[in-house]
This record gives sequence, structure tokens and C-alpha cells, in this order.
Amino acid sequence: MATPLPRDPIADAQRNWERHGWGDVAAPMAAITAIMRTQQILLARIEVALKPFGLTFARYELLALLSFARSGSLPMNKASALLQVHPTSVTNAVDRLEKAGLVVRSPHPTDGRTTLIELTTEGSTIAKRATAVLNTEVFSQSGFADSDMDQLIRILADFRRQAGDFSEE
Amino acid sequence: MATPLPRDPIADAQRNWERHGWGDVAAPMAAITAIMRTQQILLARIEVALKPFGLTFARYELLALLSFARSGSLPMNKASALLQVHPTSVTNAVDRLEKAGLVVRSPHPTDGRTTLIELTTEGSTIAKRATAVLNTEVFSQSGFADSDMDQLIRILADFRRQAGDFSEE
DNA sequence: GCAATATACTAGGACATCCAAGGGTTTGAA
DNA sequence: TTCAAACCCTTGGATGTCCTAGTATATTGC
Repeated sequence: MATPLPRDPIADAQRNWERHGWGDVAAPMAAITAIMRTQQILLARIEVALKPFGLTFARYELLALLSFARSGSLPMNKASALLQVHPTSVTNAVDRLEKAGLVVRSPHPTDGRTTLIELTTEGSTIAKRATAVLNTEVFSQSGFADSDMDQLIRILADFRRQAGDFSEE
Repeated sequence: MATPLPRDPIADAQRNWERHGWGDVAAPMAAITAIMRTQQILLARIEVALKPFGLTFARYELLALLSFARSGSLPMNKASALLQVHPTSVTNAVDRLEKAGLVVRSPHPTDGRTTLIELTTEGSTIAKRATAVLNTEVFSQSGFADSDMDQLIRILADFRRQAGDFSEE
């Protein structure tokens, strides 16, 4: 897993697809496979950067979301929608963050079904520090060429809109 | 998770980053976050398509890899390297595929440390059928514009090369 | 006003990924 | 030749994701 392969395995797969008469879907297959691999690489880098804080990316995302919320708190279902993960994943993340003292659950003032997640002081501090580290250690050296960035962001936004993530023009 | 959000949450995050004075890394942050979300969407589609075969994407990838191998068999460490996943993940996938009768483990003829994975007849059949379904149900409707495809593949290949996945020019 | 439906969260289970550690096999250097 | 280092695979543990089902609270419709 550490040694570079002599050739791009995804380009090889694309050639295999073409060789088997699936030329019409070889390119999307390659694009999708490349997305998978790219995600895996990026996630690994992020996890390394967050490890010193005892955070995973899932937990960090929740902390970051809370730190941008006006009131510093959010209903769990809102967090689930914004992070676009299953509600049980939020439950899981909140369990661990709460155990670590970074967030607290509190009842919603008017809706008895809803639970609010709130940043603690320490959670707020950790969120700030983790963000600083991610910015300098991961995002600032993403490995994407500056000249490709806007294009990449647009292509992925088009994809996500088409997939029903959001409706904005 | 089903209802589209009124606005793109990643674009919002990008604006948050800029507003906090992290404008220099706002774009890569957005690109990376978008990769994560895109991967999640695509993986979900693939898993749905593979479910009727009792396969997951991880297992399918292994089957597909084997079906393209000349001899129909591969050493586990080779599969790990080509799929670019941890050896234990291969062990896990082979365990389940073997239990399902789609592959068999066999000892390497000359190296006692190595285990070969081999497709069974049924494994070969399932691999073919699953590939056909993925091609028609997922890859042929990827949601990426044809005009973006080459660009996307190139950007991701540049990234993966830079990340040390392969050394090919 | 009350029953039926919808919504919010959580518990339990299936899978996948990685890491750390352990046991067997090869390789290579003294 | 011998023994340490390198390599291969597996086991066990921690996390994350999703799904299904169950409990509790709100909302709706008759």
C-alpha cells in the first residue's frame, strides 16, 4: 500500500472495460472508481491530522457545523440533514463527542421529540484548533492544481445537484 | 436525507471559511468535502445495484479484479496492492466471498506464505452479471456530463499520481 | 377530542476500513 | 549454516455507515 504501482490501476481497468466492449461506460466507470480512491486518500490524510485531537472526520464535521451555527446549537435532525448522513450516524457521533466532553445534549424547548446538540467551551476550543490544523496540514496542500480547483468544484456541484442534494440554481 | 436542501451546504461552508479569513483554503476545503459527498452518493447507488447479487462494492471489486486476471487467480497481497486497500480488508472480503462460494483460497505453489484467491465457476458468472448491471444501472447514468468526464478523470489521475498511487507518466 | 399518521431519536445488527499484534515462511547476511 | 529481518496472512479491537425496528412526542383528520 506504500509503494507506488508502476501503472495507474484505474486506467488499466478502463482499458479492460473497453477491451470487453463496454467502451460506452468505460469513462464513467473510471471516473467513479477514481472518486472512490481519491476520497480514501483524502480521508486518510484528514484522520491523521485530527488524531492528536482525538477526533475523527465524522466528529470534526459535527463540531465544525455547530461552531458555525448562530446559537452554537443545532437539533440532531438538522445536523443529519446538513451533514447528509443517516440519523443514527449523528447519534453515534454525538455519543462519543458527549463522552469526550465536547458537546452536550439538551432538550428542545418546545418540541419534546427533538434533542439539541450544544458545543461546550472545550468543544469550541478543540473545533477551532482542529480547523487550524486541517487548514494548514490538509487543505492548503490538497494536491489539486489551483488551475483545476474551480472546474472540479463545479463538476462535483453539478453532480450533487443532479443527485438531489440541493435545488439551488 | 431524501428532501433536497434549499442551498448547497458545501457552498455555504466555503462561504463560512472565507468569512473567517481562511479564503486561501476555502476552495480546496470545498473540493475535498464535495469529493466526500460524491463518493457517498455513488457508493450508495452501487450498493443498491449489487444487493440482488448479495455483493457489496468491496467484494465486487475483488471479483472483477479476479475476472480480469489471466489465470483467474491472484495472490492476496497482489489484490491488496491493486485494490489499494489494507490486507485485512482483503482477508475480510475473501472470507465472505468464500463462504458464498464465489472464490476459493489455495496455497501458492512455491511460496508458503502466500495464498491465492481463485474464482469459482459461480463466482465468474456472478461477476459477469453484476458487471452488466453496474454498467447499465450506474455507470451509464453517472450524472457527470460527458463534456466533463475527461477533465474529471484527468484531475483525479493527477491527484492520485501526486499522492503516490502510481508513478506512470 | 381521539385515533391514525408523521416525526425524532436510539438500540441492535451487518459490513467495511484501519491498526496492532501474532504465528508461519523466506530471504539474506554473518 | 544459522539466525535475524522481511514478508504474508489472520485475529481482535475500534470506528463509521446504513438499515430495521421500537419508543416517545406532535400533528392531522374525522
